[in-house]
Amino acid sequence: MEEEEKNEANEQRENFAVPYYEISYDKFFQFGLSVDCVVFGYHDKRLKVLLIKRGAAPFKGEWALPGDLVYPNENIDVAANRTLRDLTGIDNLYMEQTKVYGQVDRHPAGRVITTGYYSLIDIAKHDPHASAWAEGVYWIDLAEVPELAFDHDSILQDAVEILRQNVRHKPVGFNLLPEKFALADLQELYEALLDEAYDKANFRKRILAQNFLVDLKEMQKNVPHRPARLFSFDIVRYNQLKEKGFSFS
Amino acid sequence: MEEEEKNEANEQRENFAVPYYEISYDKFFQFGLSVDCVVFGYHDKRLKVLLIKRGAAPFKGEWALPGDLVYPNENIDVAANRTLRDLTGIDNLYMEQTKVYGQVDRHPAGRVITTGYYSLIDIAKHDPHASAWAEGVYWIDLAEVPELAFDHDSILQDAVEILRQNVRHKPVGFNLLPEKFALADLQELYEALLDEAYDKANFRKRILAQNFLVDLKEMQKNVPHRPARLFSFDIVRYNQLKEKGFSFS
DNA sequence: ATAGGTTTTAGTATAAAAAACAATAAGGGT
DNA sequence: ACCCTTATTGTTTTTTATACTAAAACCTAT
Repeated sequence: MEEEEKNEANEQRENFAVPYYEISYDKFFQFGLSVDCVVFGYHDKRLKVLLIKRGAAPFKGEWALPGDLVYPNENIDVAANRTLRDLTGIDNLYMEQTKVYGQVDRHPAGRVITTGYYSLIDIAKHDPHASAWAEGVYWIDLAEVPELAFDHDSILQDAVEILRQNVRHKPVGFNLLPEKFALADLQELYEALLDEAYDKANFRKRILAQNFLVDLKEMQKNVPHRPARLFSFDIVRYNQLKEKGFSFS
Repeated sequence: MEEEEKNEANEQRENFAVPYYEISYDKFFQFGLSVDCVVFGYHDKRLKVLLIKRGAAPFKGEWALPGDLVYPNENIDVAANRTLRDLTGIDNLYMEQTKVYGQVDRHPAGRVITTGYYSLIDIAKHDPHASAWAEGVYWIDLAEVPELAFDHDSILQDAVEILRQNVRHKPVGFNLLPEKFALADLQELYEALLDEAYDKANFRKRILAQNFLVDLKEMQKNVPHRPARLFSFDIVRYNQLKEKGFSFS
């Protein structure tokens, strides 16, 4: 008796002419999936984050991270990329997953789990424009971020922590700084990110020792003091270090 | 005319007596969600990982990571915990998210996205037993892992990388080593994890300087050489360092 | 055209940390 | 009692990080 029941169950599992979820797993396919993007920018020695004012319910009119539902036939990183392309016009922006947020009650409209992404862009280079689901989109100083919709507060906070963690072990700046920059620019970025001050001469030595900068043999122009040498990133070495990691500070 | 249509759309979005997904977002709620766990163990100076032989289709009979579908009313980390409790009998095992895997075609039965978790346990302490969905469960030497079902190969690989990354910046060993251990044991663990050899005397100094070990004032017994001092982890300091991070190697 | 202000850049001296190595200690085994 | 093995402490050497000094290079104002 018991044996027969067991066999039946096994047979059912093996019978794959019909996908197994149609037999008994229907209820498991009711999740919604979204992506939420934390886009960091850097301007005027301040770290900024791209926020939208929601143009649709739920949380209409409130501040939130840009994000969108993933289509059933869409890869998740494609969805993240699409979300940011709609917002910034930039394709193939560098993005990295942060965490998954899967609390049952995190979305008022049903069971939606979301994946956080973070991204770094040069504010000067791109002017984001509101897209379908947003009333407006703004660069907000990280220190002045208001309360956000959903669980976006913690998504943002986690992203900030991960970014800060990364700064200490990987090169940073490629997407945040203009093509050509002086060492002082890079140092100011590091100081903004880590909220610490460094000795100028020693910062220079530490960074140059890592070898991910290319000396452009060019100088700043029209500065009221000795012009600084300009550098750009050696993208090969930069990505190497991103893999391998190092220790800064 | 156009204006009217727009208003209608807005009204519909605002009309929240009925959740908006019932109006138009049905198709977005068709995702399955699962968790997959990479459980590392340590025995005999080798790093091991817990694998199952699948007892149910798809991929029946093949090797895979232990994992399960998340219930619609279940928090995602609860699901990860449940999966491992079923397998190991241990509740509240330390677990950490690795990444989300959201490729459209990663699961043959439909759109299932999965979240990777990794976990560390002391093999000697627990004897895992096969649960409902597994024919068997085994500790496999990391160097001898066979090809895995689904995209579990990359889930495992990512977890290994994240673990190795973590070793360099956070204390490791609490869940992997027995209650009392000698410094040489900890060193062997580090060497197994990072596949590098360290000087004994200097390893000792580096680790003790971090202050996360408690000297138990006890010695090894019945070893055919000078007995080593036994230590345990100072869990408060250990967790502090896990937050703060440090730099090893 | 020259002196002063400002920041960059090279360099050097000092301190701290890491690595290499040597020596001694403490068990068991024979 | 002596040998073998590993633990532990200590010392030396090397490397790396930090603090500080001074010269260089541009602009501006006199």
